[in-house]
Amino acid sequence: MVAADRNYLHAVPEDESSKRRQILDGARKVFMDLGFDGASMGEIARAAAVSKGTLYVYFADKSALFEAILEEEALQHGQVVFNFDPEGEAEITLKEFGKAYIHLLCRPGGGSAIRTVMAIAERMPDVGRRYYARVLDKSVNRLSSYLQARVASGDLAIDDCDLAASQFMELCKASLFLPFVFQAAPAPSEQRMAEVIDSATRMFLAAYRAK
Amino acid sequence: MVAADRNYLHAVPEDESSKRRQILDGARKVFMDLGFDGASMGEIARAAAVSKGTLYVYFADKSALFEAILEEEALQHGQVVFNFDPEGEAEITLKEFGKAYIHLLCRPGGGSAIRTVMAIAERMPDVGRRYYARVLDKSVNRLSSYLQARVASGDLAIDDCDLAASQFMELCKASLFLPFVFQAAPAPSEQRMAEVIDSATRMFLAAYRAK
Amino acid sequence: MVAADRNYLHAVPEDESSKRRQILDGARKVFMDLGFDGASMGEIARAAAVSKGTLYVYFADKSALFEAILEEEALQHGQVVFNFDPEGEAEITLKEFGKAYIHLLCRPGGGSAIRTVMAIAERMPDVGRRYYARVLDKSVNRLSSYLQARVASGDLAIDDCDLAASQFMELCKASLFLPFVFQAAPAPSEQRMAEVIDSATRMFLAAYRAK
Amino acid sequence: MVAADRNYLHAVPEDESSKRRQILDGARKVFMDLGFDGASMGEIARAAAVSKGTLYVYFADKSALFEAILEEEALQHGQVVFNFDPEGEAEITLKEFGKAYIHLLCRPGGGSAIRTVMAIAERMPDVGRRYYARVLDKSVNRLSSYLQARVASGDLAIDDCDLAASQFMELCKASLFLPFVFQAAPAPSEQRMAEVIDSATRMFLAAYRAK
DNA sequence: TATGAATGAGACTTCATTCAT
DNA sequence: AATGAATGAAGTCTCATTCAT
Repeated sequence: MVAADRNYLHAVPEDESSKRRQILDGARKVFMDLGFDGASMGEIARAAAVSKGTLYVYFADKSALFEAILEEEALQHGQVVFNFDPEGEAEITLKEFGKAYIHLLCRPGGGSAIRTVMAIAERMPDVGRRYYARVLDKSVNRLSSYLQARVASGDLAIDDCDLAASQFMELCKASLFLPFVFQAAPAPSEQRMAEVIDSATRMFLAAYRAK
Repeated sequence: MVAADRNYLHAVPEDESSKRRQILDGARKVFMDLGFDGASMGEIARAAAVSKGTLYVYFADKSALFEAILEEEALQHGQVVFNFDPEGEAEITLKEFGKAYIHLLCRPGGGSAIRTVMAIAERMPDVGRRYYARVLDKSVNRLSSYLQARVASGDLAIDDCDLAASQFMELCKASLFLPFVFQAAPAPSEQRMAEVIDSATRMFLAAYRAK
Repeated sequence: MVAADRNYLHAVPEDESSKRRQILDGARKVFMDLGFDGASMGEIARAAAVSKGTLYVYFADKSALFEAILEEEALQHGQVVFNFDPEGEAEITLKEFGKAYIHLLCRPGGGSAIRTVMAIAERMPDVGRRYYARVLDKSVNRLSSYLQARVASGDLAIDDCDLAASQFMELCKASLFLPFVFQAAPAPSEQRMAEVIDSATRMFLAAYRAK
Repeated sequence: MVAADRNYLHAVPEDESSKRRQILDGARKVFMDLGFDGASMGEIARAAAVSKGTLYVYFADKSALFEAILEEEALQHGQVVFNFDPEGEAEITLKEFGKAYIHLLCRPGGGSAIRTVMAIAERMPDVGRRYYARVLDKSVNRLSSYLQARVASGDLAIDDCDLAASQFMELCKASLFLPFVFQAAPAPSEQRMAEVIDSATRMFLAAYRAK
C-alpha cells in the first residue's frame, strides 16, 4: 500500500498531466465563449485554475494553446461522426450521420470551434486551412466514400459524390445552424433536429435514389 | 445667439457628409480584413484618411462604427438579392437567386461580413442577433414568401416553406462556402458556381415540384 | 501680439517637440544609471514625466529610444572633442584634446554611454559597432589626421598615426577611467586629470617628437 | 534520527563537487555571452546540464552565482598574469607581461568578464568595486612594484610608478581592445598584438628609461 | 542531493478613447 | 468640424525563485 501510494504520487506528469488537461479544459471554454482575440491568457489561467506562468510551461503561446484545442476537436470529430458502414442502408445511415453532425455543430454549450476558427481564418490562414482539412473536409470525404459505395451497390445514382456529400451536410444545417451560431435562437430541440434531418434525407434521396 | 446662428449656418447636415462616407469605406475594408478585434482605430483612421479624433466625431465608439457598417451591408443585401417576382418560373427564379446569393457570400475580396459578425456574436449577442434578423433571416423570409406564392399557384408542393427556403440557400453553399471562408480554396469560378446552383435547383425541384 | 501669441501656441510639435526632449532626457538618465536591460520603460516614463504610451508615440520601441540617445551622444562627442587646428602646436593641442576627452569619459554624472553600450555590444552587435564607428573610431581618426599633419610639417615622426592616436587616447585614461567606471573611485579631480594628461603628453612626445 | 544520520552520511562536502563545477562552467559561458541581465537561470541550467532547482542548491541566487564566477576569474587572472621577476630586464619583462595581458582581454571567445562587470557596475557597485580591486587594481599594483624595483636598480626613472604601470597597461590596449569589445573587429592576430606591444614598450622606455 | 512543476511579479507593447486647440 | 498628442488600462510573455517529492 505504501508502495502503491508512492507510485501513485510520483506518477504525475505523463501523457496527460492533469495540469495540461485543466488548462485545455479551461481554455476551451474561454476561447469558445470569447473568441480567440477576446480570450485573454489571464482569463484562461483563471478558468483553468492555474497561474499565468503555468500556461506557458505547457504551451508555447496563445496560438499553440488554441491549436491544441482544435487538435482535440479534430480527434473528437473523427471519432464521433465518422463510422460509416458501407453496407448500411442509405436512409438510416444518412439520418444517423445527420443527427451526429448537427449535434456536434449545435452543442448547447456553444461548444463547436467552427465559429471561432472561422473568425480568425482571415488573419491566421494556416489555422483555418488546417481546421478545414482536418475536420470539415474529412467529414465530406468520409460521407462521399460511403455514397460511392452505395452508388457501386446500385442504391444511389450520383454523379459527383463529393458535391452530394457536401449538399447533404448543408441540408442538415438548414434552419438550425445559422440562428444558433448568431445567437438568434437557442440550441434547437431534439425534435426539431429530427424533423430537419428527416426532411434533408427525404430531399436527398428524392434526388439521388437510383430508379 | 449670433454664435448659435453661425453654428446653425455652418452645421453640415448633409445626410451623407463626405467624411462619414470616407470613414465608413475605410473602416469596412479594415474590419473585413482583420475582424472586429484585429482592426484598430488607428488603422481605420489611416485607411479612411482622417484623424483618429474624427472617427469619434461621427461614431460614438468602435462598436457603433462597426454596426453602422453592418447596417449598410444589410441594406445592400436587401437591394441586391431580393427582388422576387411571384410570377417567376421556379427553376429560373431559383437559379437567379442562388447565383446572386452565392456571389454575395463568396465575394473575392472576402467582403462578406458574415464571418466577421459570426466571430463576435458570442461576445456581442445583440450585434449577432440583429445581423441575423436583418440580413440572413430576411433572405429566408423573402424566398419563403416566393415559395409560398408558387405553392399557391400549384407549381410547388411544400409543407414548411421556411425550412424549404433555408434548405435551398444551404444547398447553394455546398462545396463552395466553407472552403472559401476557411481560406482552403480561392473564390470559386463562375462555372463552378453555376454547376452547384444547377445541382441545388435540380435537387430542390426533385423534392418539391408538384406532381 | 495676439498673432504672435497664437503663433507661439500653435508652433508646438516641431523639430524638437518638448515631449520628445523630455523623454530623451529622462531616458538618458535612466539608461545610464541602470543599463539597457535594467532600465524599464515604466521607470523611463516616470523619469520623463510622461505616460508609458507617450514613449511609444515618439519611439518605436525601447531599442529605438536607446539608439536615439546614442545618436545625441555621438553628435555631442563630435562637437565637443574634435576641433583640431592642423597648425596647432603639438604639446598644446594634445593637452587640450586630452582634457576634453577625459572630461567626456569621466563625467561626474556617470554620463558617458560608453559603459552602457559596451554592456550590450555582445547581444546587439549592430549597436556596438555603430557606436564604435560614430564615436570612438571617429575620435581616433580625427586625432590621427592631426598627427599626420604634424608629421608632414616635420614636428613629429610617426610611423603608424592611427596607432599613435589610439595610444595617446589610451594614455589619457591611465589611472582615471577604469577606477571611475568600476565605481572604485569618484570622478577624478581637475588637478589629477591635468597631471595625467601632462604625463601622457610628455610620454607621447618623448616617443614621437621629431629629432 | 536514522534519517538524519543518513543525511549526514550522504552529505557531499567535497570542496569542488562536480555539480558545482558543471554549474560554474555552464554559467560562465552564458553570462559572458549574454551579460548578467541577458542570461536567464533557465539558460544557465541548460548549459550546465542540471535542473533549475539545483542551481539554487549551490548558489543563493543569480548574483551569488555571478560573483562566484568573478571570483574564479580573479584567481585565474592572478595566476596567469602576475609573476614578475624583479630582476627581469625591463624590455623583455614588459613585452611578456603585455602579451599575457592583452591575451586575457581579447580572448577570442569574448571570454573576459571585464565587459560584463562594467555593465552592471552602476547597478551593483559592490560587484564592480570588488572586481576592480581584485583583478584590475591588483594588476597595476604588481606591475607598479616591479617598476619600483627597476627604479631602485637604476634601470628606470619614474616618478609615479602607479601611474606608469597604468600607462603601460593602457598602451597595450591601443587599437586592440576597443574595436574588439565593441564587436567592430574580430580578435586581433598574434602578429598585430606583437606589434602593438612592441610599440607600447618602445614608447614606455623612451619616456622612462634612466639616462 | 536533485528535480522540475508551479508561481506571480513585472517587462514591453498596443490601443480605444479623450481633450485642448 | 477636425485634429493629433496624450493617456492608462490591459494584453502577452519571461523569468527568478520556491517547494513537494
